[in-house]
Amino acid sequence: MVKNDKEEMIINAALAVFCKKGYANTRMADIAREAGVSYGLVYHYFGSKKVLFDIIVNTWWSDLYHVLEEQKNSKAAFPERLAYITQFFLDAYANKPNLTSIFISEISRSSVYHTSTGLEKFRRFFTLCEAIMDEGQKTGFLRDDIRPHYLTYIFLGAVEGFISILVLGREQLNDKRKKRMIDGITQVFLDGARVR
Amino acid sequence: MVKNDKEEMIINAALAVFCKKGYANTRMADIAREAGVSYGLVYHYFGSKKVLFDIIVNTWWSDLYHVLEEQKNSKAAFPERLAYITQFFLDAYANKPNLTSIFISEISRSSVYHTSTGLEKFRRFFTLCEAIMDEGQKTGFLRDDIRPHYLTYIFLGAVEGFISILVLGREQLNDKRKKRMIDGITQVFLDGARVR
Amino acid sequence: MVKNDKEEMIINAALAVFCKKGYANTRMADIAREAGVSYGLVYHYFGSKKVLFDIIVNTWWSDLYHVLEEQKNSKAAFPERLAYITQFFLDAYANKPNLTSIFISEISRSSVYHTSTGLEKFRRFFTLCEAIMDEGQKTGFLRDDIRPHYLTYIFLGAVEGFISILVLGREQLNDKRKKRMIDGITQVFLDGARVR
Amino acid sequence: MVKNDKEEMIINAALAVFCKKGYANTRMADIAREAGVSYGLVYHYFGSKKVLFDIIVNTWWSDLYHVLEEQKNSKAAFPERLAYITQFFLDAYANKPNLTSIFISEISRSSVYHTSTGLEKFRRFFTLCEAIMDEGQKTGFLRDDIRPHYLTYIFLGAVEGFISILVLGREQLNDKRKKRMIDGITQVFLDGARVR
DNA sequence: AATGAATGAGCTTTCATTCAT
DNA sequence: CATGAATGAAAGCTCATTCAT
Repeated sequence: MVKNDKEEMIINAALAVFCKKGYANTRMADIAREAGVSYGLVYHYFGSKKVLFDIIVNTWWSDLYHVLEEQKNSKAAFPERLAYITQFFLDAYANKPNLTSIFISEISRSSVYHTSTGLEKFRRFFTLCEAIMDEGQKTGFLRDDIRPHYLTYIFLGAVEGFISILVLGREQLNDKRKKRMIDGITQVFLDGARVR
Repeated sequence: MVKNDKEEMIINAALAVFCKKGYANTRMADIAREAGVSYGLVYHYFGSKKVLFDIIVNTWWSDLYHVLEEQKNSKAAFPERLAYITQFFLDAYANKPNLTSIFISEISRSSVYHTSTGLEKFRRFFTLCEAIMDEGQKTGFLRDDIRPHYLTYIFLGAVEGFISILVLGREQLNDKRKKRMIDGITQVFLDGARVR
Repeated sequence: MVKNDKEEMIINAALAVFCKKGYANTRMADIAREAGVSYGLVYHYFGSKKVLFDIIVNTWWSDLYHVLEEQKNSKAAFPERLAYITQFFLDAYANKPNLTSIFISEISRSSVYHTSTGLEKFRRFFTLCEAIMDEGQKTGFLRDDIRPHYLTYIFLGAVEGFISILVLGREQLNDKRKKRMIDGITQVFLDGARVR
Repeated sequence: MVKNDKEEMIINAALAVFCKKGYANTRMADIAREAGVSYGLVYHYFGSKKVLFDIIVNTWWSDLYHVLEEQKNSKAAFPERLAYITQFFLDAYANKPNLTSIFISEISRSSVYHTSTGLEKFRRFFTLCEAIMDEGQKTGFLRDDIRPHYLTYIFLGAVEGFISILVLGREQLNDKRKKRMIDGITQVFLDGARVR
């Protein structure tokens, strides 16, 4: 996992350019220029535009899986587990805004990305979340008149939709805002937006 | 607004191809072939790939604005208004699956699309929704410890996330399922997923 | 088989450039310039450099097969049949020097061309010749203390080697020289170079 | 002429790769990998791909010239001298199959575009052979109704064509087969394939 | 209105070669 | 001697767009 200087510079440059222009409009020359290296070096290390992009994409997925696996096996109370998943996305946005932006704009919705392997990544992601929702219902914490399937989509949709707005507005996050957002999302999901 | 035969065939072909391949991977030749016309004719009527795409995109936005304006001025009870917005997306998916799919995968998240004009469309969309949420808080229906801003993003994110799953799975909708989905989304948003 | 103007101009240009520079050193831009058409038109008609080359190659093979099949079924005396095969190559050189040159320098010996399909072309060619030699032995015309296999290679090698010299020297052929060459090759093959 | 270990390994690797892929499709990296050295070292010793190839080519030519000079000045009977030339090629194929294959597929015919120096090599080769044929005619051994020029091309063409088949089929040679081939070629060239 | 031949800028990719270590 | 990271010119190919018919 340790990369040499140039390799890392190229990855970071690629993150910036993919984020700014999107995959289709990114030129390998842009990445090379942004990284301050020659044209050929990008190919020397990464072989092709697709490979470079996939490496970036896989970084995202492996981070995400790591967090979800952790929460799946967590003994924490249910609301904390949801909060933790939400926090993952907000932290990702705070720490790796480019990567998060690429996820939002290039991975999560791209019809192009939805090859069989791409779909597989998603399935694994949804399945992990659904398992958590399922457990929430089985332990009597979540209402069971709505399919766990649907609950998952509502929750993940809300989180992802929320993040996408942050990305769109290039908004800055501090810890206070982050906390307020996490609370807002989990509270609305668990207790609703209606006044009691 | 009345189009002649060929013009409409091209629009429909474009919808199908953009939906299947995404904007960047769509060739003008694909659209012409799908429409059964020469590709000179596509240029004759639409001038460029971008114009053709924008026409499609504008169809989406104008449909959406129409519904939202209607609900903004509606005298209906608040939950019904949310349900109606949700229903718009589900109806769009049922009646114009290609267009909805293009919205999900090419418009709503595409960093490329987010030029100043593209952003403007979104702002108008969010602002309309936010006005509804704002009214919900002011009339004491919605809790006011969460910013209307956030409520909007959570609600729209949930709806859009939900639809994107339908698109991804190319799921069929009948009226019963549609109703269950609308109820699920609005109930979770309003009353939460937690057992009382 | 009827080609339009530009298509034929491109084929002829390709023949000239492949002949002059060889496949590997031919640039598609060279062909386009030689044909006096734009870059893209070569691709419009032929799709790729390889396809363009293969079309040319196939012209050669189909001409050759045509002649050999004819001679295989011929009732002519054996020497005439050999002379006819020899004549094919000399006529090819006289009428289509570029094509013949490409055969000599790019097809007949190219390790690159010898893929399974390329090899197949050769096998068919050799097999047809061998059948003629075989018949020559069976009818008592040719000595049978040398395998028909070997006779074929010696004969074809001599013919091909001879042609390759013509190509190398860009020599001009008139009917008189052509006849002398045909006689020389067939006489040496049949009666030997030794004084009796 | 004495080479160190690595130098020789590189030459052998180059022989193998040029033989397998042809000059144009050979990558310096392929040669380095095959030799088990870095590709900087290939440049350290040989300077360029062209130089490396030329060294290999020159090995071939100098071996060949050596044999031909020997036979030119030989006092042996004419048939033995032809047999010896034929044997040179068959021995070369048996002992250095890669080098022979490179001659057949990369040197002997691609010289069409190969510079004046490449053509020069051939001229010298043909001239040497022609001198032998010329002497054969002058001493009354060979018929003189065919130009020595033509006789040379027929003989060399037959030999080279024969070898090229061996290369194509990657055929194994033992001493018995070798002798049968030499006899076949020289006998047909001298006495013809026709039954007397 | 309708066609599709024709264009060429622009892209990804390759690979011989250089050079700092 | 030996390495392999680094370079960039040059090639094949794509495809939106134009335009004569």
